[in-house]
Amino acid sequence: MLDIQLLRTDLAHVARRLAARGYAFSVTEFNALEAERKMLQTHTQDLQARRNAVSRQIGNAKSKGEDVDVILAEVANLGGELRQAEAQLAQTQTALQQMLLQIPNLPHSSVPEGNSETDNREVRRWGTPRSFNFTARDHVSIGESLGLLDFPTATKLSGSRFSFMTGGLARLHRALAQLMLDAHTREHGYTEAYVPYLVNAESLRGTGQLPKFKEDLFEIPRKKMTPTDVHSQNGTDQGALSTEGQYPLEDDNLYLIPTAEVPLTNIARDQIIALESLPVKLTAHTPCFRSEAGSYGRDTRGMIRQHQFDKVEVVQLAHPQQSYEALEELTGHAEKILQKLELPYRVMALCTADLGFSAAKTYDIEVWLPAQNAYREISSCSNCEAFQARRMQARFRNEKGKPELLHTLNGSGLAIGRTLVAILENFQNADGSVSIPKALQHYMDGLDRLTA
RNA sequence: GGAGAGAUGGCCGAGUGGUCGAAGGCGCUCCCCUGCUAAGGGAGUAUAGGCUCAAAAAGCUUAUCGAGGGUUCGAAUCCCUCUCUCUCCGCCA
Repeated sequence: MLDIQLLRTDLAHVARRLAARGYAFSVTEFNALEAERKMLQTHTQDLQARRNAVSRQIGNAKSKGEDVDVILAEVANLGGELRQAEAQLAQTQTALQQMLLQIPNLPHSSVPEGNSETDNREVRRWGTPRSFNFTARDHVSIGESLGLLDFPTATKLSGSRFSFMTGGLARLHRALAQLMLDAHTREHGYTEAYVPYLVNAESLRGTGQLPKFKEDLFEIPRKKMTPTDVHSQNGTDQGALSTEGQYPLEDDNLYLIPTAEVPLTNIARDQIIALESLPVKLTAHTPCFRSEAGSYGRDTRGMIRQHQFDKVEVVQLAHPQQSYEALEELTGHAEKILQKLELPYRVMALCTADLGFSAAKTYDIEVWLPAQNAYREISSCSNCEAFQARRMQARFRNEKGKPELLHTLNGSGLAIGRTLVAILENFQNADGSVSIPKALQHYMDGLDRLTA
C-alpha cells in the first residue's frame, strides 16, 4: 500500500511512476474521493467535538446538582445527525481504502524503464552452459526413463500440474532442501523457521496477494455459523437460509500459502521490532500452492509450473536505510546456491513493466536449461520497501525511539522443483544417467549418479 | 466437544456510566543532588488521523482500554455477537 500522504502531496509523481509500470491510475477518481473524505471528516469531527463538549457540560452540571433539561433539549437532534455523518464517512473511507489496496508499489529509481519482460536488463552471468556431444533431453524424458518421475500417476492422484517422484529423485529433492537450508542458516545468517501452510486473509492482505489476486490462491472453505444463520435457524424464517448465512464468511477462510514469504513476513504484522534486532533474517522450507489461473497452455509439460512445489524462502525485515544493500546481499545468497550446484545462471533486473505488485525492485535469477536452450526463472528477489509493512503495520523503533515502518524483502533461495529440473538437464549423461553435483553427494550418502 | 476465567499503555496493574488517554508501580529518557557505588529529588515517557499553515514550529480537534455492533446527552465501565488466551474434563497425531 502506498502512503496516502504521498498521494495527497505529490499525486502527479505517483501517477507518473505508476504509469511507468503500466498501471493507469485515475487521478480524478482519487481527487473526488479525497475531497469527499475531507468534507465528511471535517463535518463529522465537528459534530463529535460538539457532542463531547455538551456531554462534559452535562456531567459538570449534574455534579453541581443543576438542571440539565435545557442542555439536553439543545442537542436533541445531534445524535441522528452524527450517526448519519459517521456512516457516510465510514463509507467513503472504505472506498478510499479499497482503492489504495489495489494500487501496486512504485518502482525504485534504479529500476530500468520498460514495456515488457524483453526490457529486463541482464546484470551479470555466472558459469558457462555446457555443450553436449549428444542431444540433450528434457527433464521429463530423463526422469521418466530413469523410472523416477511419473506424471500419469500424479494426474491420477490429483490432476494436471502435479508431480510424483520416487527413489533417488525424491531423495535428491529432499537433499536440495537440506543443502539450501544449511547454507542459509550456517553461512548466510538466517534463522530457520517452521511455519503454517494455511494462513488467514489478513496475512495475505499484508503481503499483497489479497484482495487483488484471490484467483491465484487455493482457498479452504470453513463451515461457520454467522449471526444471521443462528437467527434464521431459530425459526421465524422457514424459507431458504440466506446465502450469506448458509455459506461461510470469506474472512474466516484459510488459504494455502503461495510462498513462505506470506507467513515469514507476516510475523512482523502489528509488531514493533527493536532496532537492535534488525535485520531480522528468516528462512523456511515449505510447499507452495498456486492455482495458476490464467496460465493455461504455458509450461504444460514437466514440472516447471506446478500447483504444488517446494521452495526454500529467505526473508529479511530491514532498516529502511539498509534495505537496498540487503537486496543485493539477499540476491547473492540465492546465487550462492546455484554456484554450489555448479548451475549456470544470469541475474536480471526486472524492468518497470515486469515488477510484481508489491515490489519496488526485483532481481530474477534465471538458470540455464539445456533442453529449452534458455535461461528460466528459478528465483525472484524483491525489496518491497514499506509497501507491505504499511499494509501490515510492521514497524521498528527507530534511532529516535519512534515507531517507523520496516522494509521487507523476500527471495527464493531457491525454488526446489526448478532446481531439480536444472540438475536433471545440466548433469545428464549420454547413457541416460544423471550425475549428482558434488555439493549434494554428501546429502545422498555419497551417491554420485542416478541410474535406471 | 463440555465447564469456567480472562483480554487495559513497553511491562505489571487499578478503574462498574461523566472532566479517563486512563491512578499507582516497574522500566526508559533528561535534569538535580551525592567525590565512586548504593540511595534520594524533579520533569518527561502511546499510536494513527484531520483541520489551520507556503513550510516548520505551534495550535485546535477526532479516534483507539481484544474486534464489531447496541443502549445513552455521555461507555474502559452496561447489553449483544465474535476472536484469542488460560484452567479443568473429554477426544486425538
